[in-house]
Amino acid sequence: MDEKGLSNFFENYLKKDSIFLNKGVLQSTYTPGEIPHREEQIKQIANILAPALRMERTSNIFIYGKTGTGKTVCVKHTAQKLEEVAKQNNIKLKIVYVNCKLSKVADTEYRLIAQLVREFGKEIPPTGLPTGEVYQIFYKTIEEERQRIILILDEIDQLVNRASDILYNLTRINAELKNAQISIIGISNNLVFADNIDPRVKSSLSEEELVFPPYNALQIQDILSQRTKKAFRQDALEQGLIEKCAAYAAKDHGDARRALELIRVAGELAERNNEEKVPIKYLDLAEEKIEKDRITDTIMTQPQQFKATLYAALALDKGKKTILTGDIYDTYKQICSKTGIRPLTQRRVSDIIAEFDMLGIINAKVISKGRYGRTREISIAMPAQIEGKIRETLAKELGA
DNA sequence: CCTCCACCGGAACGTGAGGAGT
DNA sequence: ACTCCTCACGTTCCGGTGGAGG
Repeated sequence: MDEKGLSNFFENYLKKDSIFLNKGVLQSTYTPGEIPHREEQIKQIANILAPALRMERTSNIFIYGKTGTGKTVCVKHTAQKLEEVAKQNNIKLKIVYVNCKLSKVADTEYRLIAQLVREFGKEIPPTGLPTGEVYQIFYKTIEEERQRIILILDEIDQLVNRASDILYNLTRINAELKNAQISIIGISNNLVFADNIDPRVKSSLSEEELVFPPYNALQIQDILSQRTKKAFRQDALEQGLIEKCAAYAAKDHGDARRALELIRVAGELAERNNEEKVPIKYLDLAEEKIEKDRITDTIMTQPQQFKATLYAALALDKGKKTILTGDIYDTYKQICSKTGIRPLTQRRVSDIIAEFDMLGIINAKVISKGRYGRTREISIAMPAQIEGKIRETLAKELGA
């Protein structure tokens, strides 16, 4: 493109009507005014929380459901309304929302409590203090302010190490407080999580329990049409796109977040290709792109040792039928000596393999081969074209 | 039915980088 | 200067194990 062509391109870009009116409506950070098909859950949450307005203690709530079933959005929405009413009536009520998954922010006991204290405007160093002292500061702060607090802990299953201890301490706090009071709303994606926590913690945390079921296709359709009305220009979607997208998402565990992402990315692709409308067939492209971006992104942000391990697995995937932990470790060691990376022990590499499994980059299954031992059987869980690309990139980066 | 492989996976501990308080 | 803290990342040590082959 020559210089004139380039300015023309930008001129045209500016003049062109966007397919989108407001893309933000499709992003997961957006909180819609109305939440379809969750009236029942919202009512329940509201019922449980309402006593806070009379300065009574509210029950702790434990909420679980899979990703994209509207847990966070419902809780935030209800809490927000409650806080507004409290404010209008001069009731001291504070809602604190913490996402425990945010690494380096709230994923350990120390950091979680430190984050809470920060919500009250006090500074806590990122490390250095004993955890007990941070608790003390926290107690003192809320005691002084005579606060009622509703603490929303999103994705509590992501707390590393013993989540039990942290939750135990938090649920026990009330016994130590005279003027303040805390209620906890715990949100978890992981249904198994509930079984793994200390039964004492479990019982006090889930004084009330709520389950968010997955949305079905029709419900996702409603959500999509509600949001797309605001997000897209009128008639920007090809007939049947919403239905198709909803069907996709419903098949895939009723995840509304995924449905919204799918339709957003499809829109972006259509816009980039100067389409008038978003064609249905772009949903497939969008799905591909999302998956590809996810994989590339997670891999490229891994530390070097992880990359080396993955590269070993990818190298073996060419031609071999089954890959075992031992195979990977051998190849890994070869790669290390070739590239000058300090080799880790097999124990560690085994953990790294397990982590890639959790990230969905590879599949690892523990199998027994009888006489010939017990090991993990590993397969690569990514589309072939991407796999080739990744292998090249890793080879270049590692110098192998 | 027993054995024994090739790992699995829990636990304790070490190191070194962040930092606090005295 | 010194002791004490958290936390990421690893190592060392070791008991545990499903099932093919004897």
